[in-house]
Amino acid sequence: MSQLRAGRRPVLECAARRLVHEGGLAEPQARALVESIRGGVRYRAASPISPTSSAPGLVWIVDGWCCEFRALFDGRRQIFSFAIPGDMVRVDPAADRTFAALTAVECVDVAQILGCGLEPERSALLTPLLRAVVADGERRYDHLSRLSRRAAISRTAHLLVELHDRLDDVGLVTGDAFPLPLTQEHIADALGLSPAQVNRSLRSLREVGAATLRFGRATGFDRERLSAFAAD
Amino acid sequence: MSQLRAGRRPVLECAARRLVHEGGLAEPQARALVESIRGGVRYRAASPISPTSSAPGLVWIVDGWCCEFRALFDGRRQIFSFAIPGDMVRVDPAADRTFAALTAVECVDVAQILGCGLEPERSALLTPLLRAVVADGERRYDHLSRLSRRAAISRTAHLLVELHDRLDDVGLVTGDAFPLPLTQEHIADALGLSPAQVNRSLRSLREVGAATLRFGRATGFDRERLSAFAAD
DNA sequence: CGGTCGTTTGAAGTGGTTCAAGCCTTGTGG
DNA sequence: CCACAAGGCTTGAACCACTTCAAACGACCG
Repeated sequence: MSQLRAGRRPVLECAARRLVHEGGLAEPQARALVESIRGGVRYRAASPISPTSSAPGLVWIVDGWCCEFRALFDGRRQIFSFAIPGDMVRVDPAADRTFAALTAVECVDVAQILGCGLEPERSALLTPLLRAVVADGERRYDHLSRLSRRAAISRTAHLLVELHDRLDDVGLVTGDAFPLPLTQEHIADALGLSPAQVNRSLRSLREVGAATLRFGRATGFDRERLSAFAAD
Repeated sequence: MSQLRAGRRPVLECAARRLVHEGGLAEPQARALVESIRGGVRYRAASPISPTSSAPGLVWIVDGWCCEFRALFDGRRQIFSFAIPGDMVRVDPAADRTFAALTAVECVDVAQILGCGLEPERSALLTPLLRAVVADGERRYDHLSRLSRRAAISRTAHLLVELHDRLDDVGLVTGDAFPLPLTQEHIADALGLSPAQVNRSLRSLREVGAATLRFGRATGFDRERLSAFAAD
């Protein structure tokens, strides 16, 4: 509880930062908009995220992390993407994919906000929305080339760099550290590796001082060094 | 030359079929529309496809096959998708991706057709266009789960089933056979496998009578049997 | 303070890669 | 019409990265 409250302040800045950077909104207005949509739908960790209707919808994740995955034949799953605080994602209940909360998640239905009609807020939302959808599509290509014909350590480093950069965009990187509430199994499911191999890759990266993942945080993050591993 | 002329008839039906099935156009009108856009841009095999402007554009492939890929560090490449006759694809020159012709290709800029303004044709194009873009996005997810944590033979079978079904949609499947102008290296680059392993997978599939790839055609195609391999 | 979940590590097995050689098919020029 | 070259297909043998399984450890939560 107190943890939730303590996390509130910077979290607000996450969603608001999108509006400022990509929507062209002034900071106080962005804050106000985000304040006004407070009290969106809440999900607890590990529960599936579904839109209000059965039609495809757009969800703005005000706080928390999600992952988008498909359950496979043998009980395994393929994680397609991770969503971080401030992200907007397309949720399609008809598709053979699921969004699930990795942490406690607070989100709102974008269609509802747009329907409310206040004009400056509408247009401030549309640009980030469009960018989010496009960037999301682009990341799918990156993820594809990440999975294919790359060594385990290269995949791991590449994913870490992507997450770092995205978190940096919304102000969640402080110095050489950032939150990373993923288990090694999540990373394994995203990268198509066994958890054991993810562990070994992370150990290698830790030993050369590229990054350390522990307790849901990345520390000692050396972007340049990681990029070198990712490039190979 | 005579080969091109001989291939003209069924090829026209490919593009027109899209308009009939997805655009709700009557057959003669669909034929007329496709006739009217004849003489689009032509590319020879192995040349890159680029839109007329430097902005992202939509290209309608009237005839021929393409692949969308990214060149990798070591000279290898990752193929993201194959485009078949009648497909509409988004081409973005700014993105780190290339469309290349696999065969001789004839295509038109969709924006130009839409700009011409004839209303019944406009709306007949818009629905297939929208569907193509959505379906294309969906296939990226399939491709992702195809690459990850699957045996070589499963990936191969899965790709063959996808191509079969798409070709069937545009009437290019005749009985248990269809054209497949891909080298084993193309398949390898798409599936993240070595050409040798693709060859072994294809041999296995051939030996059990699931499909035979030879001379740019698939024959003896047993969709059910292949799906069984793909599912695993 | 015990149970649960995540991490860490070793050892054995395996599926795929790599490399290299031979073959087949197709296209080209004499 | 044949000969040759080029590109793609096929296959074997050695190697290696990753998987699988199992066991121990550590952190967190009631």
